[in-house]
Amino acid sequence: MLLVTEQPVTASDKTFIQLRQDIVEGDILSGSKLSETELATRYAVSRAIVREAINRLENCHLVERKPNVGARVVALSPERLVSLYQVRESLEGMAARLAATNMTDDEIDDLQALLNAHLQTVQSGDTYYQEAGDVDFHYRIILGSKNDHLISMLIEGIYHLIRMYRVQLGMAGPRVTTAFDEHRSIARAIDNRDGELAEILMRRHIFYTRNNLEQKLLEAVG
Amino acid sequence: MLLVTEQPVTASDKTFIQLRQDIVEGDILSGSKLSETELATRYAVSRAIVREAINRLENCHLVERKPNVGARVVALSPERLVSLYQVRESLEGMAARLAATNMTDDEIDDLQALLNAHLQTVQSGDTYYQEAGDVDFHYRIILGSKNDHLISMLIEGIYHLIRMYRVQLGMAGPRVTTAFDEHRSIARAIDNRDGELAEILMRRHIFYTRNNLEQKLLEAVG
DNA sequence: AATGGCTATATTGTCGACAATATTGGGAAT
DNA sequence: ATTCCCAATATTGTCGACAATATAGCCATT
Repeated sequence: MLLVTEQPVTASDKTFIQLRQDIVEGDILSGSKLSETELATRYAVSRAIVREAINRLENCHLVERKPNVGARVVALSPERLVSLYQVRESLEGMAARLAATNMTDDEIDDLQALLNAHLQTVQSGDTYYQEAGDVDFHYRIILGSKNDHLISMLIEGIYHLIRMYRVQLGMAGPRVTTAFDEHRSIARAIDNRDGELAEILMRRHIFYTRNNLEQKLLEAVG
Repeated sequence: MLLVTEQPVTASDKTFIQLRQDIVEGDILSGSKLSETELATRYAVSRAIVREAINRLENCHLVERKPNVGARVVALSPERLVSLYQVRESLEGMAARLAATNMTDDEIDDLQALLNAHLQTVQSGDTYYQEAGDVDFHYRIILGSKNDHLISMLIEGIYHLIRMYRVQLGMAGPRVTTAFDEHRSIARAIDNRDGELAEILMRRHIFYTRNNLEQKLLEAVG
């Protein structure tokens, strides 16, 4: 169940993906400065490569760059979380609606099978499930929309920033099983080809997730 | 009433903006290949600058790049138009809803004043009005949403691709005055702080615009 | 002691050259 | 005549060096 969609070919690709992972997973702290020379030595590539990677990360909203000054990893804040999740709610809600129309029967079967696999993982108590699993569920529905611009804006645009909030704030406790049930409901609506319901359920699901993360963020920062 | 929001500071900025304009306005044909060396001589900068500009254009969805092969200007097609406008409808509908809540009274007054100015232009028969005017109306509502991620995705993301369709397909005839009336209705809903209605009207407005462009595109290409 | 300006330093922006990869064209074999 | 392979060419990818800009620290002045 691996995501093999992005295959790095150039050195810039590899550095971009590596740097992105280091930021998302907190190896490079949120809010810290990104020195081009430092990263160049760290990843053993030239500064040009690092610059290109940073430019790409800017489009993912993972870093902010100021001309002649440099780039910083974005800071995680409640305001930004709300702003991000408002957009996410709108776009993924739309994706769910479109997926109910545009996914093939086979793709829907695969989606159900995926959820069955997730159920196993949830029951086994492996909390790490949420990390790749939830993402993968949303990932498939996004692709199922079959709308190229929507897919691009979500996957290449804000996907990893969303991951960054989840990974750094953690996602455990009762929310895991609740979220799983919500996924079930969404999949059922899609299976019934009920786009309207799928959109409503997806929006609601994302809204709940936002509240959960917002609370964790307020606890963490104060 | 000029948009002075983006101030180029580096050579890369200037080249990016210039190249973007040349693509949007059709000086560089849709679908054509972008040679780095050719553009470097054309704009009298180094290849590194051109590369950075092309990378940025990729995020605007104005060019598509293949590793080790090169970049091409995107092709305009009915399918892509539909895909783009589905996303636009969702995002700008949301922007209108948020603007009804988040714009200040002064900003709303300015918006009304802008429409009055547009009315003058429409009545004087200057069809070029639609170009900057319509854009500016939408631009203000997007900013009025006060949602940073939404603003970024629309203005830096798909704004210029939308412009490209409009500029290259032209926008004249009865649609101009109809669109103006629709703008009036949206502004009125925002003035009444009726976000729900503003969203519905904005979505409808964008849907009509899409149909208009789609028809022109089918006429043009066959 | 505080502030303002200047110099030294570090960092980013830009460039031209070289390396690696794709494309094109011609020649040979079937 | 067609197809396959190989060499020649052109284009993109990568690098290190230099230029321009911002930052930090020190000294002089008040």
